[in-house]
Order: sequence, then C-alpha cells, then structure tokens
Amino acid sequence: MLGAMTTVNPVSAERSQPTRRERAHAAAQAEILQAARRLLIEGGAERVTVRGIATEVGITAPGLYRYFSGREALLGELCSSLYDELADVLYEARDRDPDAPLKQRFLVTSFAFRKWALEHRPEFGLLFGAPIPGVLVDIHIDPDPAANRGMRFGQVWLELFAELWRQHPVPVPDADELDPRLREQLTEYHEQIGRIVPLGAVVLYLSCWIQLYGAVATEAFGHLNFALHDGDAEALFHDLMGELAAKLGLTH
Amino acid sequence: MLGAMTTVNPVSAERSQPTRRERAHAAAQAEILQAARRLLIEGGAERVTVRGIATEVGITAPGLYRYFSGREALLGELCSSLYDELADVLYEARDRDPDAPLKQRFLVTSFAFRKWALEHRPEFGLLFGAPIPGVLVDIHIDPDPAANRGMRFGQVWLELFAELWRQHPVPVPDADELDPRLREQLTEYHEQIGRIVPLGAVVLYLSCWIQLYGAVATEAFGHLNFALHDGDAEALFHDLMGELAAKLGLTH
DNA sequence: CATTGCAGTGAACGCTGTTCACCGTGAACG
DNA sequence: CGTTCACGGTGAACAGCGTTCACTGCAATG
Repeated sequence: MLGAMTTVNPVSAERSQPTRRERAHAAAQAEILQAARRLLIEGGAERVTVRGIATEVGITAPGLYRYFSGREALLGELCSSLYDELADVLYEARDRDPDAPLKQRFLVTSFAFRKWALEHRPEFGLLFGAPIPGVLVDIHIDPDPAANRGMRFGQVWLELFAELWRQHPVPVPDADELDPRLREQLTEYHEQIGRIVPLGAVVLYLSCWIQLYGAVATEAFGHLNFALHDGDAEALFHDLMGELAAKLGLTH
Repeated sequence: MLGAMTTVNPVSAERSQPTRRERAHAAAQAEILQAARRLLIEGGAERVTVRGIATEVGITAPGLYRYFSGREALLGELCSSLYDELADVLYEARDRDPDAPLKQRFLVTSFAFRKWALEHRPEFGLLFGAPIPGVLVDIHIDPDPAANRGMRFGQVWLELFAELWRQHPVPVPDADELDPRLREQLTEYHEQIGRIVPLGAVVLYLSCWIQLYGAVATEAFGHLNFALHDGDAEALFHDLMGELAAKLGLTH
C-alpha cells in the first residue's frame, strides 16, 4: 500500500531550512525545466518531449513523474518560470535608471520586452501565442498572485502605467461615459488592483497593452514578413512606441 | 521501376475539364481537409493527426499519403484553405453594402474579422498564433500570389485601406522623413503593391494592421482574461476600432 | 537497527508519423 | 478488344511518443 498520508515534515512546514532531500528535489526540478527549455528553443513546444527531457538530464522517462504529474503540468511550470524570467528582465529595464524621466523608462521597458521576445521566440510563442489546450489555461485563470507568476509580468506594466498616468493624467472617459458592459466587466479587475487609477484609465491601460502586444507579437510571429521580409522591425517599433507615448500624453 | 515520367494528361494540361480521376482526387482532398478541420476544432493542432483524419474519411493512414506528402504539408494546405475562407468572409463583409460610407464598411469588416476569430479560435490560432516550425513558414514567405492564398487575406485590408486613404488622405510622413532603415525595408513591398499609396501611408497601414491584430489576437488567445475574466470584449473592441478610425482621420 | 518513503528502472500499452511491399481497379493506349 | 500501367488503398512494420505499473535500491527517519 502506498501511504495515503505523507508524513508532514515539521521543518519545511514551518518554512525553515528545507531538508537535504527537498533541496535535491528542487534542484532536480530546476534542471528538468532547464532541459525542457533547451528543447523548446530547439524546436518549439512540440519538441518538448518527456523522453527527450529525461535523457537530457540523464534519467529515464518514468523518473520524471516524480517531479511533474505529466507533460502538460511540466509545460505549465515552464510557462511560470518563463513569466518569472521575463518579469525580472522588465523590472531590471524599468528600474535601470530610476531618475530618468518616466517616458524614457517606459520606452526602455518596452524595448526590453521586444528584445526578449525576439531573442526568445519559442518561449515568447509559448507564453503569448495561441493557448495550448491543457496548459496555459490554468495559469491565466488562477487569480492567486503567489502561485500565478504570470501576474508579476502584468504588474510591472501596471505599476509603470499607474505612475505614468499619475504624473500625466491624460484625460480619460468618466466611468459613467463608458459602455455599461465594459464598465461592469472591468469593475472586478479595478477592485483587484486597488483602484490605483480611475476606471477610464484602465481602459486606456488595456488599449496600451493591446497595442504593445500587437507590435511585439506580429514581429515575433512573423506576421509582418509580408511587408518586411524577415527584416528587423525596430524602426517600425520605434514609431509605434512613439504613437503609444503620444496616446499617454507624453510629448517629446 | 516506378515510372519517372508521369504521362502528361493533355486535357488537364490545357486546363480544360479535369479528368474523372482528377475530380475524384480533388474531392477526396477536400474531404480530408474538412476532416482535418473538424479535428482542429475539437482539440487544436495537436489533435490533427494523420490516423485520426484517415479513420474519419474511412481509409487507413498510409492512404493519406496519396494526397499529401505528410502531416506538415497537410497542415499547410489546411492553413491555405482557412486563409481563403477568412478572405471570403472579409470580402463579403466589406462589400455587403457598397454604398455605405467607407468608415462603416471598414468597421463592419473589422468586426467580421473579430467575429470569425472568436467563432473559430483553433483555426485563428493556427493562422495567427506562433508559427509551427515546419508549417506556416513556407506560406508566409512564398511571394507567388496565386499559390499564396494568405495574400488574399492581406489584400482585402490593403484595398480597403488604400481606398480609405484616397478618400481621406490623413497626413503621413514624407518618404524622406522616415527612418532610413524603415524606408529601405518597405520599398520592396511598396513596389509590390504598385505604390497605390505613398510610402508613409504604408507605415500607417502596418500600424493599423498591428493594432487590429493586437485587438483580435489578445481576445481570441485569452490574453485579456486577466482583466476581463473570460468576458466578451466587444465593448472594448468597439472603443479600439474607434481609436483606429480616428487615426485614419475618420471623425464621426 | 528497522522502517518507511523517495528516486529511478524496465517492461508494457496504446498512441503517433512514416515507409514499404503489395493488391485490385479503372483509365489509357496499341 | 486486350494489355499495360498508374493510382487508391491496405497491412505490416519501425521508431518514437505519453503514461502506468511493479519493482529495486538507497537514504533519511523513528
């Protein structure tokens, strides 16, 4: 009989020093995710195969099931770690020069986002492409900010936008002027972020995110190739970010 | 020995009535693509499996290789047919009321694009998500307008934009004012479309496409769920299209 | 020291894409 | 009209996929 009740480790439960075993487990898990990412880079999510990862870390396929409940869970964890890395990159870019004008910090962060996407296209595709049926779903829905590390990615933009809007309160529609459906849909999120900006500014925020996403995703996915022929769209991106800054009331 | 030279059918070579065999072949091919699409809808591109399609059309897996050189080619053909269908949908929307003001026709077409995307998320994901390593690549690069049916999709927007810009020549930067890199990158495409609009307007066109893509893709892929919680983003989309119309100089 | 739980293995199942030798039928040609 | 030949389709096979299960050691625990 497999023990239905695992013995509660009093040490780790009190979140004191983790056991040797726990450290080894975490290290192995990290190594597995690292190998998974290598395969992701090699040939997209399709190539991220359980047996491939296993051989890469020097064990057999069933051994991986000690660390992940299956391939989908593994991909989900990979997504989380990638979100984490991306958030770190963006935070670093945003706070690289804390005394610079906010517009410049916004631009630097946006360019860092684009840079990460282009230098990590398979990872970007996994995070921001079409959702894979059993994988991303759980991540985006899970509202727990501790577990949902994708939220950290959103937060860097939200904080940046909130500060930006506070310094430059470009006129936004009043809550009453908004489409009633839109107003109702957004109130929950508005509460969730502590109403740091008025509801109308949330719409502006979403609009900015959509534009930024469009600019980065179209290039990273090759949906600009019909006109740019595999070229670097940095110049175009620069223009688009200028537009975005103008929309935020940041004249130069 | 397999005959290295297939007998040239003089009838089909002159593109007269196709042979009975050819008709049967084309019909089977269409039925296969139809089955592939059903599987795509059921569970994304992953579920589009050679054996699954085969059983659906009532033959065995190797039989499919008489119609497609492999799974990737089949998916590529599926992409082409979907592009074709989408282009038809958009053309129909655009020309539904040819006497309506262009702004309205532009909005109707945009909403038709969003509608198709939301009602056919798996198909939209295949066409406009992250490219699948062996599949989409060939399509986007192939510049032959006859073979590349994805171009038809782009053309409906280009024609609409060109007409829109001709009626409402919103000021665009002169070619000399553009970033030299951007100008050089776009000249080939500019030639390709016969310079129906000035180069500066092409930049505006790309900017509009990026914004439209962002609006539709973020919603279809669930990248707005963090704020909208699986809700219908039609109200937000309406706002975004208003912005886009404003950018095109279409006041209301 | 004994026990328990965990890491890892090898075999197995049903699935995948793809290739091969083969078979029958129907269309084309002498 | 009879022959030939290309094509549609099959069954077996191969390698690889995700996953489960019974099993073995080893290391930490009581």
